[in-house]
Amino acid sequence: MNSRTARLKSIKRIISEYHVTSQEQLLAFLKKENVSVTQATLSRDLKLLKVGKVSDGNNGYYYTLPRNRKEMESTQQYIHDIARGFLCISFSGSLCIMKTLAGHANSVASALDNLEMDEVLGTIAGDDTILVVLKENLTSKQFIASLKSIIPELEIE
Amino acid sequence: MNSRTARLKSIKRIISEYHVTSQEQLLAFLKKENVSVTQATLSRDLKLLKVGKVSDGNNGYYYTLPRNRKEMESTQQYIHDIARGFLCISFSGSLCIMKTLAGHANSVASALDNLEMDEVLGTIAGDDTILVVLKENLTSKQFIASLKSIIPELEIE
DNA sequence: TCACATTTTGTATGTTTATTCATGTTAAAA
DNA sequence: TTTTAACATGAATAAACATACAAAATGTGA
Repeated sequence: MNSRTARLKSIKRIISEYHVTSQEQLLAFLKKENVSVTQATLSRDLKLLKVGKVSDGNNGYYYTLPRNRKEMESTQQYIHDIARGFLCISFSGSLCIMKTLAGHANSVASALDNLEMDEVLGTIAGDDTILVVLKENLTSKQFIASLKSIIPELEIE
Repeated sequence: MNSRTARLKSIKRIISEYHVTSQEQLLAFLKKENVSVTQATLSRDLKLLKVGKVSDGNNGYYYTLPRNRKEMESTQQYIHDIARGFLCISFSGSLCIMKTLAGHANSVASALDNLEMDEVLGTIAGDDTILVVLKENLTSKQFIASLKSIIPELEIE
């Protein structure tokens, strides 16, 4: 194992074990384990590991590892499938109709299912049309906002 | 509604709707809605809203709202309950024994249940002792690391 | 209304994180 | 082996974000 790989491993462990709040602090932890790098490298490492920084619910922030890679990658895949097939969307109460490219309804609907959005109760797909049943009282605006936040490249309206 | 409250609302909406990657970008979004503030204020607003910054799974980072406040606060409560009662921990295979202050076993165990850690299959509490059944193949080290990452103030070993 | 406290904000500046650029290192190709 | 390309790193620096402090805005009790 080369030094970079070892360092990345250490970083993961340290981040999962402590509430690390800055790269400087992480640097200190690594130093204690005789790993010596500069802040610049840590910045690159954290990006590589896709480490995020979230609130401790109190007044500070700490680094977090992303949900595991598999899960992440498949999410990306679903998003891609939806963006690929999606054409337009319309609503009637809690029912939502999505039109897709011919033959894409199934892939889009199944991707939508797999995303397990709270807002979606279920889907039925034809060939180029999907019926999405939404949670009661959810407005079309809210659902569109959620979709957009997950799939920024979606062009709605 | 005063201007600050309105602004916070706008920020939440914008962040949930777009992949905002910097305060400068957020500033631009707000400007389009005729909300005029400085970066300094946004920094404070984001901290107030406990907004985090996470990987887009690709190569960038964007702001995210925290899980809803209720959930967050109750999590903090559980953590507090555990830290309050916890004394020490020991292991035998996938079984873990936690000793707590007299009478605290129940509150600690129920808090532990409520945290819904993947690692924990179930708990049984007496008066000052809890039996925690862990997922198979989980090492005591791993479990302790998880606990510490959730409850940094815990002093183990 | 005034006087006073509290909150919110901008400016200036400090701190933290990301990037550029030069250099070293490793791995593959010839 | 030498050459070349890709990658990894540190130093310096730029960009992004946070904060101290003063001023402005807002609230509160008389």
